[in-house]
Order: sequence, then structure tokens, then C-alpha cells
Amino acid sequence: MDTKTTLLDSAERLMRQRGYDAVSFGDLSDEIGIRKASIHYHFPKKADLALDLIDRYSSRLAEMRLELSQSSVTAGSALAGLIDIYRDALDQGQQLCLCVAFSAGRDSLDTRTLTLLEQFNEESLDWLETIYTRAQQDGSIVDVSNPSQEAVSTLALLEGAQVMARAVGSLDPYDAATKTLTNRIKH
Amino acid sequence: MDTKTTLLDSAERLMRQRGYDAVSFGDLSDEIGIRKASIHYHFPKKADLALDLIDRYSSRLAEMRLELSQSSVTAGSALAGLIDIYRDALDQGQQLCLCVAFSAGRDSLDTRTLTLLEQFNEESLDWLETIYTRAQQDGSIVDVSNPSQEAVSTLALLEGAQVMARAVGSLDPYDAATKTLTNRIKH
DNA sequence: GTCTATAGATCGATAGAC
DNA sequence: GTCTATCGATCTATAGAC
Repeated sequence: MDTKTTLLDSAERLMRQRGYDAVSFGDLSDEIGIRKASIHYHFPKKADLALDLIDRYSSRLAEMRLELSQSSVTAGSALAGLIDIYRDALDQGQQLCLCVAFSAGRDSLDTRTLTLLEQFNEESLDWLETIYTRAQQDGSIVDVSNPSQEAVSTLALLEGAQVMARAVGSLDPYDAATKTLTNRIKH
Repeated sequence: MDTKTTLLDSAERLMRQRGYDAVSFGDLSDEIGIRKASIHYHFPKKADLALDLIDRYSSRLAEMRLELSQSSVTAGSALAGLIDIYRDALDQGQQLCLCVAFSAGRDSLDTRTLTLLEQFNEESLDWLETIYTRAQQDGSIVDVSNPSQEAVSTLALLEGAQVMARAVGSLDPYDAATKTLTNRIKH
């Protein structure tokens, strides 16, 4: 794997664990065995690293959502898949999704990164709204009256469930919090 | 107001805005007009400041919850009151509740602070479970079948709604996300 | 692309005068 | 209680050799 990708992988994991401000070029240097000055060749400023991180993260999630909605027989199973994705992202309660980690450290990010962060949220909401609209047709989720409203509530629930799990370093709160959602999925 | 309280107020606001790691004694020094070395008289270590912060925050919220459950005629209006408390805490999308801010920067906190953070979450859940149990009796919230499960989902929704609002610096996502909750409250 | 060396700022923290 | 002065470490970032 090339150095740039290794750096992005390392930075993403550390920042999702500790937050943007608590991760330095020195931390990355220690992890991947390169002098910290060399990191500036790949990312001139720390802000460039943040931008590439959210860009890559956003693309990856968009791809996963697309694959999920295409491969799922029902809207309910697509939603269940998304709940699993956010669950896996937790890494046993040690990491948050990059979106939540960056939202908490918003003031340290530049405008370009903030723009991509907002775009990421919008794309997540759009996908969820589509899924809930599908659910109204195939009946795979009970009582869906307002897809747009369900979408924003669902995303909030997933992000909040991650925060609760991260607070105690365990998956349990995540599973408990998302139970109200999974209970509505018909199998 | 005494210096220690002024310091706590300033630190709480800044850390809820930026996160624990992104706030230094120098920031506090600039804000309240005291040399940064003097801060160590009130809080020998930064960890002591964090501990006092979560302790004070936890007590204040416990008081607000108690007052709310006692003054509310129905369980539904108590829940509506809590939704308002978390809404006010957002400060137009500029701050998170301390609990969420600290959860995101978990790795930088010592064990004493983490213990209080977990206690705070448990107390929030206990209060919510009591409210939902009351709702089963007075019928002020529709379709409450499992108070314990409703409690953890509700807390996740409130925390996640805050994160979404913080991401864009606006109250709108909070109001949209909590709509599913307020819709279930009977008036 | 990675290195050494270094700049200038800031970090949390301590010692000791007042 | 607050100050000045200072410590050693760390921070982001740059210059220039290899």
C-alpha cells in the first residue's frame, strides 16, 4: 500500500478514536514509521489531511449505501444493513463514525471540510428517505407515514447510539438504542 | 462571581464548542483576564478541571430533571421539557451537551471523569425510564410498550439530534429529528 | 519521497516572589 | 490568589540535502 493511503488509514482510525485535535503528525509518524516532516509531502497542511479524509469517507459510505439498496430485497433489509454498517464502524465502542467525530470538533475544521461534512449528512438523509419511501410500498417497515421525517430521526438515532456506545466503550448501548428501529422491520 | 466559577463557566462553554483537547489554559486565560499559571491554583491539573466540570454538569442536570418531573402534570409534558433542555443546550447549534463533547474525546479523560460520565448517562436513562413508565399509566405518550427501551432510544435520539445540529450550526436538524418524539406526546 | 535540522508558537505544569 | 519567569515537551510547518 502506498504511503498516502497508509497515512489516511492511520489518521482516520486515530481521529475517529480521539477527535481531530487530539491527533498530531507526530502520532501518525510513530504509527507508520516515517518522519513527521515527511508527512507534509503528502499533506502540506493538516487541513489538507482532514479534507481528504472526509472526502474518502463520504465516497466510501456512498458506495456502501448504493450497494446496500441495490442488493436488498426489501427496504427493511436495507435499513437493517445500514444499522449494521454503523455498528461495525463503532469497533466495539472504540471509534465513532468520522462524521460524528468531525461534528464535535467543528471549530477546528476549515470551510472546505465543513462543506463536505454537510454534503455527507445530506446524502445520508436522501438515501434514508428513499428507503422509507420504498418501505411505504413494500410494507417491510411498519407505520411509515413521513419518509423525510423518519430519515432525519433515524440518522440522529444512529449517531446518538454511537455516542452512547463510545461513552462506555461497549456495543451494548448501541444495540439497545437501535432496538426500537429493528423492531419495526418485518422479516 | 468567584474566579473558580468563572473558570468553570468559561471552560464548559469552550469545551462544549470545541471539545476537551482543543481548549487550553491559555484560552481560559485570554477569556477571563488572568495569567494562565494562576489557573493551576484552582485546578492543579487539566484533569481536575474536567472532573469538576462533569461533576457540576451532572448535578445541574439532575436538578433540572427532578424539577421537571415534579412540576409536570403529565409524563408527556416532562418529556417535552427534556427535549427543550437539550434544545437550549445547543445554543443555536454552536455547542453540544458536555456529555456528548466528552464522549467524543474519551481517550483524553482520566478514569475519575469517565466514571462520572457513565454515571451521568445512567441517571439520564433512569429518569427517562421513570417518565415512560408514568406515561403508560397516564396515557400522555402514545404506544409505550417498553419503558427501558424507549429510554435508551430517546437519549440516543436527543444526543444524535444535537450532533446533527452541531454539524451544520443550526437548530433545524434538531427540531426535525425530535419531531417523531414530540408527535407522540398528547396534549 | 524521505531525510535532518530548525523555526516559532503553544502546550501543561512548577517554583517562588508578592 | 495572582503574579513573573521558566521548564521541557510537543505542535504545525518550512528549508534544503540526499
